[in-house]
Amino acid sequence: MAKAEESFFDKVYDVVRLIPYGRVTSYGAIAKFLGAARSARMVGWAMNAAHGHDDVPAHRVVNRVGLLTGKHHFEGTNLMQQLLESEGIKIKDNKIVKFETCFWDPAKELDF
DNA sequence: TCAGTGACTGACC
DNA sequence: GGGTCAGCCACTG
Repeated sequence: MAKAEESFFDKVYDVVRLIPYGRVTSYGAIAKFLGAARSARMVGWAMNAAHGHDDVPAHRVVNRVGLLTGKHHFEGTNLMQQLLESEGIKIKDNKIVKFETCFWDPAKELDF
């Protein structure tokens, strides 16, 4: 039902939806943006629940080194990689090429 | 209620 | 320079 405050998960989804095309971010960046940098695991856990949200591009969320740690949770073996490559992001050895260039920091881009 | 798990990160050795 | 350990919070059994 309608809640006055959004849950931690909903906040994560909101940030993930704000990720622009061809960009990626890290769990820690989202966690830090939400004020819970030490709860990066919660972001990953939220992504697990994000499967029920088609509007949440969870494939744009990777770990701090640009490694597709969550690809194993996607259907298929390289669905996550294909989705990223479809956006112009190159993947090599399950890792994002030029991750620093494609990296999108919500706390920075949103100038919070 | 307690304990285990998890798509991470930072610090320590 | 690379591997290991602990912390963090939420959900499930």
